[in-house]
Amino acid sequence: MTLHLYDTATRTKTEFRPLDEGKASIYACGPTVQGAPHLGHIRKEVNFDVLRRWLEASGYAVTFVSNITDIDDKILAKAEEAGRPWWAHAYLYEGEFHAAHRALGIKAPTYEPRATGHVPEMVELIATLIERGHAYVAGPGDVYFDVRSWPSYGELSRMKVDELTSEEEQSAGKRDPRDFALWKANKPGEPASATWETPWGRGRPGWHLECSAMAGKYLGDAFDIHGGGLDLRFPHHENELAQSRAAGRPFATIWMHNAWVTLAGEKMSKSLGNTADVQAAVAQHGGRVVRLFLAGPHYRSAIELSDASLAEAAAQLERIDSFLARASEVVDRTPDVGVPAAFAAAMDDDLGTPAAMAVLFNTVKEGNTALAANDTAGVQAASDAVLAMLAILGLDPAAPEWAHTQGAASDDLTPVVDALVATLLEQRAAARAAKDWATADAIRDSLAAAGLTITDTKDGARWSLERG
RNA sequence: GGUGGAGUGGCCGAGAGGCGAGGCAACGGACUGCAAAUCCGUGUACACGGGUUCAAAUCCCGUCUCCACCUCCA
Repeated sequence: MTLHLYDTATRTKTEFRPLDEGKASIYACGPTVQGAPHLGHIRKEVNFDVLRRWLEASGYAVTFVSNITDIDDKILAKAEEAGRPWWAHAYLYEGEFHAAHRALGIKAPTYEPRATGHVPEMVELIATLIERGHAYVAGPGDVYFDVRSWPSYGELSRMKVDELTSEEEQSAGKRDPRDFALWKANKPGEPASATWETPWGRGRPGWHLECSAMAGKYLGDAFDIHGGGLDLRFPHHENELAQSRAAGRPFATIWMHNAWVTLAGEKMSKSLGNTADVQAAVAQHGGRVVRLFLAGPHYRSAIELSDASLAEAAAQLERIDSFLARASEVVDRTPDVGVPAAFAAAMDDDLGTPAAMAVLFNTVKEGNTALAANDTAGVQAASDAVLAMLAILGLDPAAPEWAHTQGAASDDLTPVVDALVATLLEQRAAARAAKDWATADAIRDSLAAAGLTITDTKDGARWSLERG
């Protein structure tokens, strides 16, 4: 079976056929850095990070581009409110997004272009569109895309131009209310530093235009996959598609869109104010738990955020990790082991992470059984397979992206706790040998009170830190 | 109004004509001094009403409810 992905444009699962054999090019719309990232933003990063990892594991050389929109109306407004220059505001939140990415083990993109660094590419694209009769200058610094000049407008979202609710769009000079800005003149009171000179006057880029220009620069006129959140499908991606094709660029072959994170059944969004902070969730549950929460469900299904759903992700990871911990006492990891065929088949079917997770859990069960039977070969196979599958999901605890979280708490202090607890465990062992259960249980209770779980095994007692 | 998505057992969450994904919880059993962990077993689930079919959670028609996009949104 080959990789099939659900294409939003055709609404079918289509076989992934890269433009260049052995290569995969992806453009995933990145954040507008106007405020702190929430879990919804990060879900997109996690979902496309898993796609990237799966493509890489499948042998593709992946070029992954994700932009930073660092100039836009909201950034100007929020920066004004915060009393700092717009560029400082943008850079501050760009940093927060990057911190959130690190906290969830997301690989850095191959290229991460900022909109402000690509004005020449945008000007070039606008010039082409004007030349071809698909854009017009409405006033000094104002350039619009002419929706009516592009008959296939609406092909991605299947919105019919005439059906669009066109309320009171009172921008002067627009030929049609549905026309969208390619370039926007700066308004009175807005900082001059947020404008760039163009043949049509000073101004700043329209949001949709940026992505087309940057995708074109880093991936060429045609590339394999364009992704983003479902809410970008219209108008953002529709407009990107229209202006790119109208400029003579074939643009993306497949369009992929991830669904929401919901809170009490509603989409998490800044405008509703029901956002969940990424770092808070990470601080409470750990980055790998949050990542599993976001990566486990299918990317096209909504995920409901709640204490219960995060706790469940924590329980799942606990089950996996406790197997790995016990297995690591018996076997060492075999490098470069592949993933089970059933897991691969699940991932090839439009990134079927739920089915893939089922394979993972079945493997954990096999591993536990092998452990109980002292079947070292079985433990080895299961452990290797589990680690390989975790690597695809970005959850391999030994991977470098998790080094920063693994460190201090567990690794460095382990010998210390070991030494401290050893005496108590010896006393308890003696009490147990004497069948003095009261004393043995008292010691265990006192350790439990300190946050340590004691487990008796045939090789003696073990301790582990309670989680969460 | 236009365009989509969804309603699955106690909970979460897949699947998409026939064989009950997986996780959590619960109950019974094995192991254990007792636990924990682990393993084995236990569920007659698919919003509602019709229909098609040998067979429907899955297809068709209708109904209800929820969510999203159509304005900035991952």
